[in-house]
Amino acid sequence: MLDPKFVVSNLDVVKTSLKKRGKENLHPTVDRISELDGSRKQVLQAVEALKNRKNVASQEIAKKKKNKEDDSELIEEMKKVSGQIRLLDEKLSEIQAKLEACSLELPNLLDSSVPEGLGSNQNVEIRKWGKLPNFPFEAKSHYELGEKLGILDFKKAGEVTGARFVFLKGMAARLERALVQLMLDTHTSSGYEEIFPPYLVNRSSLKGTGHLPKFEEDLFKVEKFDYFLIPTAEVPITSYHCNEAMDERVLPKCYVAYSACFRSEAGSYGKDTKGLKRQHQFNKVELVKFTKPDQSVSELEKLLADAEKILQLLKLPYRLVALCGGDVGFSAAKTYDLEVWSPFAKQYIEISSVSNFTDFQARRANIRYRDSSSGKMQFVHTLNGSGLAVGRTLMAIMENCQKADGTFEIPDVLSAYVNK
RNA sequence: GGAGAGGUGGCUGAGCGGUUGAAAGCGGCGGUCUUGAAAACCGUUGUUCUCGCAAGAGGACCGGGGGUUCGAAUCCCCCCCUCUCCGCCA
Repeated sequence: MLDPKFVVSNLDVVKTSLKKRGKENLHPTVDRISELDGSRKQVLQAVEALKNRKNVASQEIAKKKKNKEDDSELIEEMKKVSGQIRLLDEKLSEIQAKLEACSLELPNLLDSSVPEGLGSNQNVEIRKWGKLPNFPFEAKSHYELGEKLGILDFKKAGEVTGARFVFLKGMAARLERALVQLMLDTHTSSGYEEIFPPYLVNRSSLKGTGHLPKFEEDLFKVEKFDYFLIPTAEVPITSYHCNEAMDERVLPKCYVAYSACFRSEAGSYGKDTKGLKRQHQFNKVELVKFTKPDQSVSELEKLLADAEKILQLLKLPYRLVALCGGDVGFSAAKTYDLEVWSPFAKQYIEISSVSNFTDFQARRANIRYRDSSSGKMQFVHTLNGSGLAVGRTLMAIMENCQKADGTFEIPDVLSAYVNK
């Protein structure tokens, strides 16, 4: 959520940012917020004046009762005042509900460094790392390799559950586990605290991170309870500090969490239907940071470097892109994607998304700290990034390290884990 | 799932329906004392909204939401969470 005060006094700034996202259709919402805020203040002032009258009179009544004086006239007056207050309060909460609904519609303000552009084809490549493999044979897909080796079973998962699920078997299962271990070990030694979250969260947590109310159709909802399967560990980890005043001295606070992630992938039917790329359930190691506002820009770069480190350890070729305005997610102010090379698809595929959410999530989730220099409560900044998506990492290893005979090599750093 | 108890400021913990934003203690901050520190003593110590250039004035907030009342932290109802006992269970 944006600071409502900021929105009302910076309508143009907000609209310009929306335009950069290609969301001019939200311009009327901005105007509506300004309008609603105006009437909110009007009603508020009226009701506060009445409440003041009520408070003053209540004390008078108390005094009169004590002195056994006649207070019937005052009480009659107060009955009327109370009625008026009730009416105005109702009106006020109606306005506030509308105001909140509008505010929740607006995405975060984009950072000025975000490149112009509306589609992913306009994302800006910043750099490339690693050498693309040059096979003396036609590169196979990871799913063809995996199915032939008997370590990926999509067919059975389809029978047991449904489309976009998989059984990992033997070496694939072992590698998946080894990757999780490697990632957790690497990040914890870089100063991240390991944390393991619940896989089900309530509505309010998802609202805090910006996944609700707008993106409910992307989530798996549990029947009978108002709980959802987490689409990423970002949700429970960010919400871990909700409604808290964090100690300034612990900032920046960095967490690393392994979790399974669940996404309905609504709207992606027919896209990436094969293989590990787009599953309803996948494993991910997520990095989450809570920082002071003036730290978030530099912490974003560090977070990015921490995610890249895993790709480098695994010697997987990748590139770094800065998402353009139209491609940056709802809650983020700025996002980098790390894309790993797929020799079969002959293209780079997203394996990590690293974002600065500034105070957008913190305001929704109410995560603050007391700033010692100003003495004031301030919203923290939140950041997160995948470090990395495990399934896609496995996929990249199989494809980039494949051999002519349909097997693949295991990167050196992983051998130790696999052979434990 | 059954039966109880409870949710109050950074923490512990009081609080007859009427100057209670809330006692007290701890902690924090400032000061006195001290070579320095500790102890002791004194003072201070919530968030947020509205109006205002400011000084300041006012509103809201005692888990969340409703209700009763002229007036609710205090009474009633619903929900959430925590704890204890029983049952069940990996």
